Amino acid sequence: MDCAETSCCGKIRRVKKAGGTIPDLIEKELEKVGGFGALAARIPTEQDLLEKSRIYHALSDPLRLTILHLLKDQPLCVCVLNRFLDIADSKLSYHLAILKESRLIEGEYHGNWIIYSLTSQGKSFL
Amino acid sequence: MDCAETSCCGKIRRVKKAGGTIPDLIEKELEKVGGFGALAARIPTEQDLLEKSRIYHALSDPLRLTILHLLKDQPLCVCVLNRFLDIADSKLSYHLAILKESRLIEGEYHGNWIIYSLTSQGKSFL
DNA sequence: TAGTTATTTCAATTAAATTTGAAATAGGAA
DNA sequence: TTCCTATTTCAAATTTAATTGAAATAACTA
Repeated sequence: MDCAETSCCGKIRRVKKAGGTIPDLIEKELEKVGGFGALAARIPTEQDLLEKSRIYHALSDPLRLTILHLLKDQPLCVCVLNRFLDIADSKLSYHLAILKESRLIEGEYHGNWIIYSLTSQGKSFL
Repeated sequence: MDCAETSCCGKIRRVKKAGGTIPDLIEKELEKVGGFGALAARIPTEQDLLEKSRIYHALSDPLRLTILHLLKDQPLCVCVLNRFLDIADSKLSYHLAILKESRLIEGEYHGNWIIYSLTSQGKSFL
């Protein structure tokens, strides 16, 4: 960068930049790792960010985390989950749907029941 | 369990239980891993669940994930983050606060600027 | 077929998170 | 001190997520 004033001893000085000022210390560290361009290149794609934030959102609720822990070692029907959670059926169903949509669990009918289990992705988060 | 009707060949049959029925298949798998008691013991404490869901909530937004990626290899001032994100100052500040409260990043004044960096916890999530 | 149980879906409500713009604060420079 | 810049804080408006209870669906049994 051509407009940086050098400063000794790591003391912070101002450096004029288009659109504002940047502390000298940061300017230097930034150059070391390849400058603004390299920084920009580290940002994942929009799709990637959306997919990851979706998974983290699914994990961001105590009830949903509890469900994942209950499914850790074996699949379970909704009816068994229900005994541990003591919430309305529709509420449980809502949370199961969120976990399913983000592909942390999957469910399959067996006779009258739907039996949920962790996906490999789900396992990787526990 | 004393009220389970055995069923051959993995075919699903009903089993009467207090509070409803449980498919035979699940009943068996449950016993293998130690029954209801063992399952209950796998649920983390409430505090643990709250702390984890808080961290996942912080991670559950594309903008906040972008910030973490930008901080991956070096600390940055708010002013540099701002150039990448093109959002209102107060909005950036709000998201930084969420990351800070969940201890994924930390900030420190250096002269006029606040310089944010990943905490070790923050690093462990990238 | 009709009846029963397990689970989901729907629409309405409530609650929580995010955005916005204005005002406040922190720190340094003149 | 006064001014300037960087950043945060606040309250109001908006958006999104979660809860609720009733009704619908899926799969079985008699």
